[in-house]
Amino acid sequence: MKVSQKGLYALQALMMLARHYHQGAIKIREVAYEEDLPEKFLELILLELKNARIVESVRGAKGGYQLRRPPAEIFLSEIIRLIDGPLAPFGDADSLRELIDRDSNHRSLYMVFLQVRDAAAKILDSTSLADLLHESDTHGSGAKKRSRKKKEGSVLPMVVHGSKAPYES
Amino acid sequence: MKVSQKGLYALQALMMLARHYHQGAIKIREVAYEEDLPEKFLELILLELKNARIVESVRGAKGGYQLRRPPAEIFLSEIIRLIDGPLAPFGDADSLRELIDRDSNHRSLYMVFLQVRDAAAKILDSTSLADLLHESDTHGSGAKKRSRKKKEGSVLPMVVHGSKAPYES
DNA sequence: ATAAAGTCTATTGACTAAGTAGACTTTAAG
DNA sequence: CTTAAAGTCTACTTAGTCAATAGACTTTAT
Repeated sequence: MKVSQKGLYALQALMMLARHYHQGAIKIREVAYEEDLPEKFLELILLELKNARIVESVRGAKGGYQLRRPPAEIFLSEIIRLIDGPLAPFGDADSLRELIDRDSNHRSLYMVFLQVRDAAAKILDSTSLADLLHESDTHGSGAKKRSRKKKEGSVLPMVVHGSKAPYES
Repeated sequence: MKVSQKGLYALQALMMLARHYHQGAIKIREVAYEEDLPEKFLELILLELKNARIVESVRGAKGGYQLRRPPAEIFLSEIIRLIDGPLAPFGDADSLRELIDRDSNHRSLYMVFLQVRDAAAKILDSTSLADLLHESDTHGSGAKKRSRKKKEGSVLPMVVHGSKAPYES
């Protein structure tokens, strides 16, 4: 699974709209300015998000975009699937299950791919825009413990930064 | 993280060489035939694997390729990183850690990306070619339980097929 | 009416993916 | 020492994708 530049822009734009969730329609230009995104490109992205019913638009003067659902009900998996496709590292979950059933010589390889996709799905299906906001509007200095009520399902608070993964990249 | 067609070919070719680990150099043509891979393309892939010191070649008549290390010491993460780049869904682990430190507005988003990459790394760093072989040379009919000695670190035996992930893809 | 906004279609330039082609080098065997 | 069989290396191609940009069109508040 790869998140493209476009996918990142989409996530940033949605986080911005989530921050301003109470404030009615936000102009493309404001989103682009606040998140430093190319305006014309952002336009296409928001259109796509609109067609997917994640945001809605108000046309004409005083128009703009807003989320169609509360930030706590918009999950990263949904956005990433929309913009960048399946979460699986190869093909998609269905085709992998097909291959696991049919291609006996490479079954175990495809099973590993499916495991990887399931691990990604578990994280991305349980992280919402709201989860991201609650973590990140504390700007800069890393307070080690915040007494934030731990939301059910969010996996974010468990992150320990200095984890030192085995290899790199 | 995305595994390309080329990455899949590389993994298939290496699995084939792992299956024939005892038998000296195997010709490109034989690998291509047995795994049904495009011969000329496979040539380039094997060359790349050779430069990365994963396989070695024997030139001239009677030449071919063989693994440089036992199958149990070649991990999927190594191959995938070589052919398809970093495991992270965006950028690589280092750049993500940089962003987590520097970009306070999107910190939590990058932390999620890093979590996804860590989850993938955990699986792919602990699955070797040998693990794949032990699972898959049982051709066809799905024997539910095999009394295979469970190798330390391999995550494969824990896979339950009918797991029904939340969404698709 | 007009200006400010979103909508839609097309185009671009750079890059990558997935091969293919062909000349070159090395080696075993006769 | 010639030859055939193998790997090596460089170049090319063809199609597609990515990250935009351009510009005409439509809708709406004032």
